[in-house]
Amino acid sequence: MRIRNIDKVQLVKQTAIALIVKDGLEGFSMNKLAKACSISVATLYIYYKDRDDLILKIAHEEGTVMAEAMIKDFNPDMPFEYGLRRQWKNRYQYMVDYPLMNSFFEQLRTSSYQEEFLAGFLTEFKVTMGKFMHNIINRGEIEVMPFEVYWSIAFSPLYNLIRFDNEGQSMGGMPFKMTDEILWKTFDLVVKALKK
Amino acid sequence: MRIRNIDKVQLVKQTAIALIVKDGLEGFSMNKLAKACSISVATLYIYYKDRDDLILKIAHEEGTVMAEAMIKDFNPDMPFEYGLRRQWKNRYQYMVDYPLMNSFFEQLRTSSYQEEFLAGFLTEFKVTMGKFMHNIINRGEIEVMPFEVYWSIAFSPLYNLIRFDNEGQSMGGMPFKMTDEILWKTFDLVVKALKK
DNA sequence: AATATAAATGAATATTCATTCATTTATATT
DNA sequence: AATATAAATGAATGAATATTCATTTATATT
Repeated sequence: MRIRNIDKVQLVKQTAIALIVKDGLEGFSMNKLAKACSISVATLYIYYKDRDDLILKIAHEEGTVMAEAMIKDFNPDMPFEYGLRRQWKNRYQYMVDYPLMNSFFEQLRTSSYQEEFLAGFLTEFKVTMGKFMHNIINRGEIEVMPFEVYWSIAFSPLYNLIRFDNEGQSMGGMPFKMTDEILWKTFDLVVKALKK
Repeated sequence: MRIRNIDKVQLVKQTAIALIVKDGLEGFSMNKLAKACSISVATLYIYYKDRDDLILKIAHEEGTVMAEAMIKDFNPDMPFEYGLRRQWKNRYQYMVDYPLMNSFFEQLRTSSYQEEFLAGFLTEFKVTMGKFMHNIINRGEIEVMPFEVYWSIAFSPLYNLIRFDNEGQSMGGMPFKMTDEILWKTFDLVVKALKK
């Protein structure tokens, strides 16, 4: 029997991500994707059941890659500053390695796929994050606070810088470019906010 | 001559916002909008040149309302903590008064309209924000830092809490609900991060 | 009351959309 | 080499899309 062309499958996946990042989910269609890959649209329906399946399978696969990258060399028993620094390093590295994925995930997060997307691969990841926060609260390294407040202080500045960097321009005049120095300067401010 | 029905124009605007928030830009169409308003789709083309015009005009109008709400009782010569507190209060109040708009703007920000949307009404607003930051740096109230870092620390935690609140659920088990206490507790942490 | 004019409409258009299907093609197994 | 089988395709489907247009309707002005 004929064997499935793995390169073609990969091409479909990468092209889908690129198109969704460029035009948004609203500008994305199966016919456009097939044309961009120079294959028949019917082939897409061999790989995926339908449009939703395509988007969610890709999101799930890439989400798993991301979640694993996030917790590399991290464990929830680490001391506060050390552990948080490790997570920042991982997120930053992921942004450098997969520059499209932050926009891609943001597209999904602000779409009707939101629920299925978040419910999927994030569960285990969230458990690890929650464990870490409880440990550092129990050890008295940071104040008691709701998880949402912790997350908003500990990570949203980082995600915001990554977004500014992706957009290449920002509030000020010159285009913003992320650097190691800026990253770790921001990290120090975040630690200052959270540390008792 | 016949006069334009202002109520109908308002109905179109509010319904468009509600539909976009509910289904996303990808699920939004002119025919659906007309049906939801119980008017002819051709009427939409009397009010707006085309679909893009409709979306961008609504975004621009509502963006102006938001930008004004943000700088109410604020001026860039205020002391750091006092001025930032005022901005937080304004943003929180806006979220309470217009609960749909944060999701609406996020839809636009993550779409192909991003550029035209950001370029529009934000210019004056950004100038005021930049002035405030420069003042508090010049007075030595906060460290020297790029505008993007300042913004990421000063506001992204707030926006994140608002988003968690909108989504009604979050990383933890129970649905997250924003309260005054949580808001100002988070604010204190942000001030701690920025204050010299 | 008659008129002029823009608002509002219903029905149509061409285009794009997701999806299907009969057919052809490549290859692993016999 | 022949066969079986899934991969891959081109062309088609009907539904939904944005937009247009000839016509009707309401009202401000005469």
